[in-house]
Amino acid sequence: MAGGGCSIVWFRRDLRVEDNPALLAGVRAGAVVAVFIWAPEEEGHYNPGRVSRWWIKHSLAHLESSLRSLGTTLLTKRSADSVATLLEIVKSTGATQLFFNHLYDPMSLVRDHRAKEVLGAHGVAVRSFNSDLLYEPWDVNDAQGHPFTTFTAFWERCLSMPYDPEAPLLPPKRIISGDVSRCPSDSLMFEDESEKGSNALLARAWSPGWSNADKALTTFLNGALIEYSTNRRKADAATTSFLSPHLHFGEVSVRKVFHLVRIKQVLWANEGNKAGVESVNLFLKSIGLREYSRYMSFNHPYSHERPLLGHLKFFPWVVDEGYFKAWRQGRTGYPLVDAGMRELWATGWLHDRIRVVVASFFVKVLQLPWRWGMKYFWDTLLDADLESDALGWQYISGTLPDSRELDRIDNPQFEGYKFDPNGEYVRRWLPELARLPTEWIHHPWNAPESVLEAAGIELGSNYPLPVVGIDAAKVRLQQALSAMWQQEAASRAVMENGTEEGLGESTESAPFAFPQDTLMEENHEPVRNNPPATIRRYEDQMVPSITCSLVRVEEEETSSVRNFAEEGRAEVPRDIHVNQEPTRDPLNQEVTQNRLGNSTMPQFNITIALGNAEDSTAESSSSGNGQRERDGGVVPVWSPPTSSFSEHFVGDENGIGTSSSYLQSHPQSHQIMSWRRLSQTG
DNA sequence: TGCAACTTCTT
DNA sequence: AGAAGTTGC
Repeated sequence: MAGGGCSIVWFRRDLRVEDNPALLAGVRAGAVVAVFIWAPEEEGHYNPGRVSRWWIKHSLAHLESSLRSLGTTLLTKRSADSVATLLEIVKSTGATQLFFNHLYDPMSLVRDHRAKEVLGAHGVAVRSFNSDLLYEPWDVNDAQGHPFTTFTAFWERCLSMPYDPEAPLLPPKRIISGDVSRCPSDSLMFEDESEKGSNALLARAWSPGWSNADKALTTFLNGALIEYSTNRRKADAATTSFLSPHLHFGEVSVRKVFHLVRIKQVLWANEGNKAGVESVNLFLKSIGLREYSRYMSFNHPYSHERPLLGHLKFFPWVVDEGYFKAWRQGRTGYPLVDAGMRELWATGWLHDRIRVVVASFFVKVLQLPWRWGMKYFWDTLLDADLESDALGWQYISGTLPDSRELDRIDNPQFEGYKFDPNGEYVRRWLPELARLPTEWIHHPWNAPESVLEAAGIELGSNYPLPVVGIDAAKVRLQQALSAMWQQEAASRAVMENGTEEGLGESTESAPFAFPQDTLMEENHEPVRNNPPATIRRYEDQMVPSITCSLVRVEEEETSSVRNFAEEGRAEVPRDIHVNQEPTRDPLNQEVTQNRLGNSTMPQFNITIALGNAEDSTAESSSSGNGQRERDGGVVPVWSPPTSSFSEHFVGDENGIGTSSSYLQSHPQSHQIMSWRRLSQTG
């Protein structure tokens, strides 16, 4: 009623009408212009991959029809600059207010902050809301008011907050449409011709859209949830929630999930169903990991690009695109790893356990830079989620205070018998091994010649020998770690002399570095919280303060990325698409192979019949139990900025109290980048 | 019940 | 690796 102009409701990753505070605020204020802006270039490296775009396309169509039935439409815009586009919409519709829901990835933090500044300067009232989390990151702190640095402590705090998460909001009954007659929609392209064939198969297994998300939730609540704790360890088990892509795009609100799950928990607790209660706790923990990924992203906005534990930047990653390709194609010679990678390639999906297996193999055995793996997950996963992926890869890579042990290698052979004891999973995805007896299915290289022959397997020919032996990997890992500590100590010595800024020199000594690391850091100079004295609507999003212009960041970023590539330095390979079928590019194999890796890469025989991606997808989706999934939202991974990173190495007392024995044996490494003074933590 | 061998899990 | 829980005698 204030002002009379209509409001813009800016949809992003909250593609639902239920429990959507921004939408409801718009409806309360009067006429609404609902907007979706497609600006993938804003995301830099992390613009959505093929399967993600497929999902968005269908989810938007779904949202649009819901909005129509409520009385309005969805305005869609193609843009290279969301904020500029918002401003245009303001001008052509006469809107006086803008509402949106919070996001926590670094790009969004910067962009949304700018939106508030720019539109505010044009007299638009901007308000933003929490619709993605149980609790806002800045509301969850330890007794001293500092952010937590371990998941367990964080999650315990969340579960014992003095107030419950907000109850879910009902959808509006009716929406009065703003006047968009002078503001035409752009038609958005989410797939090109070459992608349509592969995309068509996704529809057999998945139904994007908020009401389908709702159905998936109900199905899970009434079905698999109760056995979640007992079934979750099988690679094949279709006992996960299948909610993660829905949650990623905000088709269902995590608060609704939380409340409904807790109702079940109370019910089962009253019945004395111990397993049911335990299942709920485990499932909620996976929701908690999703929360934590946003928490980390907010507190450490660079965690998708750099390790949170400083010493890891000295780890000598093996920069070998041949290894990388073998991993992507599922041709490492380790059946469990290969089966997982081929499933990912074919379906955009992977059980949580298998994600951990393939990621751990990537980091510990191949010792490839974790950001490559993360980028590949980003490009190929249907539920690709930057915050979760960053948290997961950092966890696997040992770069968080509560990570897995850095120096322990998980043996895919043993994990194979653990997660796939009968070899069914391997046989489904590796047809060339289908006739191998279970006894050898997870370590064919040990099988007697006669057995291999009977199974029609010729190692090194139609199935590869291990690309790296586990023992060799262990040795190489130890060497890498000593090298890392040496470098770290050297860098520390230099810094203590105060002769150099830590950052410039450390980047130099890291064999794998991303150009935008330095740029982002220098340009954003984020400060953790707004001054507490500032009067701020309670629901407003806090952002790391951004002091430099985003435009400059973008320019420098892209140009420097280009230079980097031209120099042939290591960076995340771009343009990885799922629909490049593995057998198609052996021709390129030698070409793209990195100079370092030639001698160690076994020759792959190109004649192997993999069955193409489309066939395997079709097979899996039609075969009843072919669907597998990961739980609700849960690929773990990383975080946002608090201060300039060059500060993070000063001071010796800011060690993180830690539960990691690995860190305890290297106390000098306890500083976490960007957690300055954490007196005590778990 | 006592105790050791065995397993499962670690964000 | 180490803790915590489970099984088996």
